[in-house]
Parts: sequence; C-alpha cells; structure tokens
Amino acid sequence: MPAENAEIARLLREAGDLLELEGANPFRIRAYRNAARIVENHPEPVQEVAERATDGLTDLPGIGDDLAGKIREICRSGTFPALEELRRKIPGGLLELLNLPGLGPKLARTLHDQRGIRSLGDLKAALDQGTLTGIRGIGPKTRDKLAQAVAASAGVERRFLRPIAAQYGEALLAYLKGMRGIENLEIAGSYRRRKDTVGDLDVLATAGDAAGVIRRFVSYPEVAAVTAEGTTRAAIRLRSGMQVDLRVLPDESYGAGLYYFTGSKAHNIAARRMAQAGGLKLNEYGVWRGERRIAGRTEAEVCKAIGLPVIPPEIREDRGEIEAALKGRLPRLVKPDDIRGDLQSHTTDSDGRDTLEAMARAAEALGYEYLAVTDHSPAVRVAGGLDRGGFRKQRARIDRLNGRLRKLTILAGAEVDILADGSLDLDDRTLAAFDVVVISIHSRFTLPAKEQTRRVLRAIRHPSVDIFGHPTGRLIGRREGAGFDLHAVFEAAADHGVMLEVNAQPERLDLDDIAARAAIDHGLRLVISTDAHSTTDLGFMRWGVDQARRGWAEAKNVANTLPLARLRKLLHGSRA
DNA sequence: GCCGTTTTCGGCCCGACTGTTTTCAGTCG
Repeated sequence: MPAENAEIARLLREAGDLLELEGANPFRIRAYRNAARIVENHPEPVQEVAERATDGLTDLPGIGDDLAGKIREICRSGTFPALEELRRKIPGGLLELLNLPGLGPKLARTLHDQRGIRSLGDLKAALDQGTLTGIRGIGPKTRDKLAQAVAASAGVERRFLRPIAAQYGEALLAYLKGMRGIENLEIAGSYRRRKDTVGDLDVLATAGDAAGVIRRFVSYPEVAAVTAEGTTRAAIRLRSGMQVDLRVLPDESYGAGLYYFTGSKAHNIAARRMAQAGGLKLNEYGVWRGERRIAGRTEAEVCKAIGLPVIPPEIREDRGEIEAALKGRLPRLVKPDDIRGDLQSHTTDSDGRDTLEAMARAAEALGYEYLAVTDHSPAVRVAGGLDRGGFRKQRARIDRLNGRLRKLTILAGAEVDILADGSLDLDDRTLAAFDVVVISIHSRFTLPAKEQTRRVLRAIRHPSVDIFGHPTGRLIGRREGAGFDLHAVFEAAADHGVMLEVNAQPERLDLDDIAARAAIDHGLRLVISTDAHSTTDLGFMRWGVDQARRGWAEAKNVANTLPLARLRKLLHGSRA
C-alpha cells in the first residue's frame, strides 16, 4: 500500500503531539511538526522521493537522517516504532483534549496525572462531579473555561468557505471604519493569503487610540462572546461562530504588523530566521537593529530591510517561496484581468438556471472572448443531462447565436460523465463534434484507489477529451475527493494533452493549491472555470484565480488566458 | 530532531493575554 503524503504527515504530527504531552524538548516536537508540513506540502509523493535516491529525503529541508528513517519505515509498514512506543505510553484520548481552546499539553498532562483523566469523556465527568478542585494551577476561572470548551466541543470545529468569511469580515470592517482615528484597517491571516477556507479572521488596525478601537470592537452588535481583551489585542466570537482577533498597532508598525499577521506561521519563522542571520530582529513592530527600528511602515520597507522582494501573500506558506525570491524567481502570478473566457458553464438545457442566451450576454458583459457551454451528459439524471440528439439541437442554436454575437464566441461543449469503468457517457462521434469536452466524475467516489486510478486513466486517454473537470470531486467540509493516484493521472494527462481544471466554485476549488502546483510541475496546463449554473455564478472566477495563484500559476500556465485562436489549437479538434 | 559565510555543539521566532501566581507558566497566534 503506498503511503500518501497526507498519511505520513498525519503520523508525524501525531508523534509530535504525543511528544508534547510527554513533555519532550520543544524543538524536537517542532522538528516533527515541521517535517509533517514539509511532507504534506511536497508536490510529489514522498514515497517516490525515498525510493528514487538514498539521500532523496534528507535533501528536503527539515528532514535529517532520523526522520528520513522514520518516513521510510512508514512507507514500508504504515507506522514507525517510536510512534508505537509513544502510543503505548500515552493515552490516545488525551490528544482530543488538545483540540479544546485554552487546553494545552501541560494542562492535559496535569489533568491526567492528578485526576486520571484520559479522554474528553473523563474530563466532562470530572467537571460534572466537581472533582477538579485542589489542583495547583487550576482555579475557578480555568474550570469555567474548561467547562465551556467541553460544552462547545459538541459542535465541530468549523472553517468557513472564503466567500462566507468575506461577508462576515467586510461587515465588521465597515462597522470599525465608522470610528474616527483609525488609519489603516485590513484583514490579514489566511484570509489575505486567500486560502479556500478560513478558520478565524485576523484584523489589523493602526490608530493612535488603541483602547478606543478595542472598545468599539468588543461592542460590535454581532458579538456572542469576548474571549480576550487587552491593551493592544482583543478577540471575539461572533454569533455566526466566527472567531475574530484584532490587533491594534501604531501607524509606523503597519507594514511589519501586516507582514506578521498575514503569516503563514511557517513563513514568518523562515523570514525571522533570515532577519536574524542578517543581525536584525523582525517582529510585528518593525525590523530592528539593536534598539533601533529601521523599517516597519509598509510591507515593502520591511521586506527590503531583511533582503527580500515582496512575496505575494498567496504563496507565503514556506513552500520554497523565500528561496525563489532570493534567486529572483518568484512567479508572476495569474491575475483576474488575464482571464479571457470561461470553459465550463451550464444552461437551462441541463441543470443551469439561465438560458443559453442569458449566459452569453452575461459572459459578454464580463468582457470575455469566449464561453464554453458544457451541459451535462445523460448519466447525471438529476441534472437533466442531454443525449446526442439534445446536444445536436443545442449546437444548432449555438451556431445561430454565434452568428449574432459580436465580441463573444460560444464554444459548444459538454461536461461528460466518466462512467464507473472509465468509459465516457457519450458516443465517440458525438464527442468528436464538440469544440470542447470536459470530463468529470459525479458518482462512485469511494472506489478503491487502484480501481479509481484505472477508471480515470482510461477516460483521460480518450482522444476527444480536453479538460478534466473538478478532478477529485471534493466538496469542502462535506465530501472527500476520489482517491486516485494524482501523479499517475498527471502523467497521463501530460501524454494526452489533457488540461486540468481549477474549478472556481467556492466549495470545490478543485484542484486545490498543492495539486495545482504539482500539475504545473508536471508541465500541464490548467484551466480556471466557474462551472457556472447561473449568470451570477460566472463571478466565481475570482475564487478560482485565487486558488490558482496559491498554486503558483502564472498566466502562461492557464489556458483560458489565451486568445481564442490560440486556445483552439489546444483543443481536441486540432490536436488529433 | 535539525542544522552550519559565526557553529559538528549549542543554538533553534517573537510577543500578548490569562490566570494564578507573588514573579511567571501556559496558551495562542
């Protein structure tokens, strides 16, 4: 069984958590977590890296001889002895306690040692029975906090889709802006890095009167609870469940604060290490040489002071962006303005809510050169998929419409289902007649990986296929994607000239950032498509561009930045 | 546990807030 990067990372992280409960050296714990992050961010299967060369693993930064051995052991056996030893020593139930806010390893350890608490259930019972008294370091406030955390843990930890987070965030900003004396105001954190989901909002403000800003912040009408309130920092939970942190800094620290609160954490650590190597200190107040601040007002100033060009927030993940920046090889990320058309959309002919004509007008209003209409094939019964006759009739209407349109060209296409055996849901002649063929999976997501891979490979090799749409089929927070061998699929796609979609639907964003980058590394071209089911859905493009940017995509990597004539050369009609 | 234009040993990013302390540890980001 091949060990997925995600699985290797999970085990390394578990080992780090258990070591922390054991009270191990913090830097050793960090080494495990760092290695976990390196592995899960690595664009190719780490198992292949290990098999390719003896020193392949230790070439990865943060992985030395010891961890390389453990990773090889995971690939071989699915675990490693040190982890098994830790699992024997430390009750696994303690790990779930670490998920409670305010409960860290030391407190978990105390609860275990002093009261024999080994799980969330034990903690709940102890709180109910009032047996958590008389423990040094645990007073009434801590007991209250634990009780609240346990009660809230019934509801699962939530991350919000980016557009949802945007709505809560923008409303809060509008409220805060109503206050005089606020100079700068911005949402930093993963929101600014444009991650597909956001766990909490990190709001940065600069103002002379920090106390006033904090007073206004904690009085926001949507506040359900104030979880921290100090002189420069406060935190609230909104009624929606969204956590918001606010930090107020002086104006001369705005750039340093923005840099710091944008993260990612791993990126910050790397940047601070760089500053340190140059005899400087970087914190949220500025760049310091000794007691003297030498930069801080803008990000550009801060980056310059530590010897870096400004790196786009989307790629600040410590996935090689600092090395790329130092070599002058930062990607010139694709921009919304680069997009010249949309290559997946639906109309009332299948499950769309707007007509062909309405979709065309909306695409034209966006200034697009082309819109591919790709209604469903028959297998998607709930979507009212079209058969060959239905597509033929639609084609005639598209041809007539194209005769009337001035600036926009409608490409006649289909989103064709990949059936369980990897065959396609329309006959070859029908497929060959389309301008563009998108294939995708809408059923049987849970086939065993080997079978799923075989299925997808067969579909990709069909000569009429242009684009593999929402490849994994994941729905964020609701459904895991199909578990095929992504890299085998990328190689086949490269061999057959098939492009990979970054689907811009906020709950898909599939390929994700890491897979999109891996696809580019395989020499594949991406497309960013909205999969619009209405005219307003065409506006999803921005979320797709964000995700592609996180995958280091440049305009040249994205087919729908091309003018129509050049795009057509990539499609099956001219490929054969 | 990792790593080296200061180092193969001795460092490892940095600061705010809370609660329970009598000067700071734990947690979080």
